[in-house]
Amino acid sequence: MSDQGRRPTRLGETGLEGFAPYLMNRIMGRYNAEVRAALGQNGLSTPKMRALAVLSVVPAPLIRELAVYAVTEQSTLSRALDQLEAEGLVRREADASDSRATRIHITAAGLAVFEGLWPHMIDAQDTMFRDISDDERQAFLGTLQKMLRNIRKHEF
Amino acid sequence: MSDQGRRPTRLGETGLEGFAPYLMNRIMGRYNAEVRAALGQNGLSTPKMRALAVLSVVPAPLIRELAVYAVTEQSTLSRALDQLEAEGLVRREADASDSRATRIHITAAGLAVFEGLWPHMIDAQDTMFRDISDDERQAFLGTLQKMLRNIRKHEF
DNA sequence: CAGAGTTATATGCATTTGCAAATATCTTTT
DNA sequence: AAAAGATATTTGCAAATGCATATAACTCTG
Repeated sequence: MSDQGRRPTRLGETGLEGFAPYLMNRIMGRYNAEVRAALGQNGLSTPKMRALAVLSVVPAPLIRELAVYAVTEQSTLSRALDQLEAEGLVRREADASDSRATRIHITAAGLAVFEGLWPHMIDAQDTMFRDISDDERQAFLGTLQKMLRNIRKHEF
Repeated sequence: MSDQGRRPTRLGETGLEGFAPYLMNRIMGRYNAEVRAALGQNGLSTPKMRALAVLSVVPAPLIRELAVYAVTEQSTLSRALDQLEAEGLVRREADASDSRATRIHITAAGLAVFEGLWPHMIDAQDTMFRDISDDERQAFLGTLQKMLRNIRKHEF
């Protein structure tokens, strides 16, 4: 049993630091800022970086899929892709069976840019987890995965 | 020991779902969207809501402090406060000992608005944690608190 | 198979954002 | 105690954002 019969907590009772979404926003705020600092040089923005990151792992998604994976509004992503394409980092390619749809392919150059970025993301992550044991970290990750399943509205 | 001697993971090895910052961004994306949906009515924006949330718990912070707590750029916050003040939800008050500084006070009306919002935040949180045990949830929160200490650049 | 509804992407436009600079006030140094 | 440097906040402005809509193509229903 979890919450049964408990009255809703007031924010004041636990304080900000007892409210998980607050902590997560706060932590991600710093993580994203950290990564963004590494982006500036390459002329990348957060949406562009996120698109590249997903594309380095997910092959040829539709734009709407990419938008979900990359946690980016579709219209924002559309424009980010314009730029990435102009820079030769991705390629738009018409879907074979649905001519409304476009699949996005990352280019070798795009992959190279992402690989230059990845170490910064790892660093930022390692900073977050500094002095947290592998076991605790693993458990944390497990909970995150359950949470994603809970909130997810798509099959991916 | 944690990572000693392990070579840096490539994103492809674990996939997106093995990378904690990705999961956290994805989850918070949904949580924030959920909350934002509840805001629309009241003419609130995310920064305005965050300011109110913090102010409901932290008494009379400086603007720069509020910006950190609320995970909002200072210039964005400055303008959010303009609006909140115009709507009578907060009050700017000159700091007693430093006349550059301004302290923000939430008004009764501001508090009332926040209390109307809070249930939605609780709901969104409960959705995230659906079917996660109290113990696991507690452990998760503990890890988040450690992480905040790791990445924090201020004393709060 | 025509028409109604749906889905994929792009775009127009008003608003919001964030950076950098401006302003005002401290604080430290010499 | 004046100058140089820091700090708190606001604001100008170009760029990014998100909503609603446009366009095009698909799917289903009768």
